Amino acid sequence: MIAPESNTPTNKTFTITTAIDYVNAAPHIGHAYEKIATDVITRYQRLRGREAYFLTGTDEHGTKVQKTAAEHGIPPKAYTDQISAEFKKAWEFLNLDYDRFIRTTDAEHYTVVEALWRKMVAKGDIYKARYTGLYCSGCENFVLARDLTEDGLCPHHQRKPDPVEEENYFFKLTRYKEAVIQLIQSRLESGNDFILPRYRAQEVLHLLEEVEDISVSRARDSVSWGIPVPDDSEQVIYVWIDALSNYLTGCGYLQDDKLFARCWPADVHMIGKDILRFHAIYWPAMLMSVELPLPGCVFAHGFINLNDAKISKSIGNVVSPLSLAERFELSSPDPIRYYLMTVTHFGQDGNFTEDDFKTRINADLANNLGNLLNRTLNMTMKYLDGKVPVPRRVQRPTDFPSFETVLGEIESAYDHFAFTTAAEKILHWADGANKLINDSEPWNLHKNGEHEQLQRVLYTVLDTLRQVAIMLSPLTPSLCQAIWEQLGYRQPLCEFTWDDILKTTLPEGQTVDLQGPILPRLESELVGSNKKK
RNA sequence: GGCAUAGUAGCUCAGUUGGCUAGAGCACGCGGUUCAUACCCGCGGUGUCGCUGGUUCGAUUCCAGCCUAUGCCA
Repeated sequence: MIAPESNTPTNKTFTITTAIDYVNAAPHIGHAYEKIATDVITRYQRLRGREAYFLTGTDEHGTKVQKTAAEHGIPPKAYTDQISAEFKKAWEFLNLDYDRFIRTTDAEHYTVVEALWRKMVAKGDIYKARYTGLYCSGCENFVLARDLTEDGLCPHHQRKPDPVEEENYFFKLTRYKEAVIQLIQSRLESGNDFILPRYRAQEVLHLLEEVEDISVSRARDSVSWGIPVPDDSEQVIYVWIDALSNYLTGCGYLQDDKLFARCWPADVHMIGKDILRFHAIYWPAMLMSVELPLPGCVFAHGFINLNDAKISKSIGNVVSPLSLAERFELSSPDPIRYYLMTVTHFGQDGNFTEDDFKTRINADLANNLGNLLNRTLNMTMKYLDGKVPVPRRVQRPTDFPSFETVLGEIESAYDHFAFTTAAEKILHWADGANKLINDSEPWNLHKNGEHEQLQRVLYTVLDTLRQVAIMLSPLTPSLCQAIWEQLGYRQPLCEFTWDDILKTTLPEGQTVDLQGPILPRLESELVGSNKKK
């Protein structure tokens, strides 16, 4: 995977956005996956001392919402209020530290969309044309005759599309085709990729060859739930302009000039691989049309499957973050965060299974890290009266990797959104402390009165835990805060920075605060039955 | 149908420009330890590297075709 080289001066706020979720369904772990990744990146940037702006939200217009609301017998806005609130609640549980939650039904978004529309019109990029086609109400889109089944049915919904003749407004996408190709290619050549992961750029360049102007409005008769086309009450603005422009509204465009100057352009648009086309082609073209700066990159991540099946309502395997937490009696979202971010190398598809979830969380977080903290603090209590000893480290074998080297690798992993690699290296570093304990046997040092060596060993392990808590905190903030408190800190972990990893040490004499396991092992009937045999 | 990505140990996944006896974690087996969340440490085996061909002194790594999964084109 190629790094999104920072293409903006570092005094600019680091801005990262997520896709805005369509409120047709409740949030599930697939939605959560992308948001957690964005949160991890945001937290990492802040830890590195950079100001960051994290934008997320919900997409609320369109036929499906209109219909679903009608089925519930309530107005669309009342319906989207409900679902949108569910998303917020889920994100709150997941500890997502976003700065703005935008809804496409926000009043200021209407202002922005109307203004963008008028700018495009003034630029000569919007024109009206008659469109005839076959419309599939399941797809909510026009389908081509050649794509239908032999019986003339939509292959996705097995239903007959309706012939529709409509006057719509079109956006002159073709006018920006060459510029977008140029953008993608020149960025590829310079190594400052616009599309990540890099291999996806090929896909987009291929799509661009056959690009046509896009329809950007719908007749009000067919879709009433949306933003009206300025000066034409018979037409409603269709999803592209409505949804994509949330990034501008969310960054304060036309409302908060200072915020906008600081936050725009976005450094990263985090999206799923399914909507890459819109972000990599339509979006830059629209920005070119309204003459606004282009974003740093678009990162298209893969999908999370559930027990090898894709998450879908029809399969019925939708799992919400909250229900998962309930099932495993989680007191914090960190196991979910950690597992989702390390289940696969970020960018590719991953597979979530409950068995694997339990195993990995127990192995990595409970056994390896949690138990390390617990055993170390216990010894500190018993042998050192609970006080952090003199900062003197144990001499490690020469073949033991230097921490500076390891730290550099971890930074690089975070910089490249390689969360799996980052976690692996951090946990491995913690593992080294477990090994040090086993090898040096502090209980024997204590028995034999080798006090100085005992202090060295325990200090080394305690300070390793301090380092690990900082390094792992973007992934598992609550868990790391718990470690931090047990190490005896009163000042919260979030007030420390990445630089503190090397520049500071655990204060001598600080009293540790042993409170028992930071994360109980996840148990279940399945695990129990395995144990029996 | 077209474009793209993936298919490596029982499971989840690494393998940066083709080259020493293909790796990690988990699971499993044996040994050690007792400070600790039945935890930690050490040792151990397994792979037709999706299939079939091709290029090459040599391919998991390159090329072609095919199969399967996924995304887009829809």
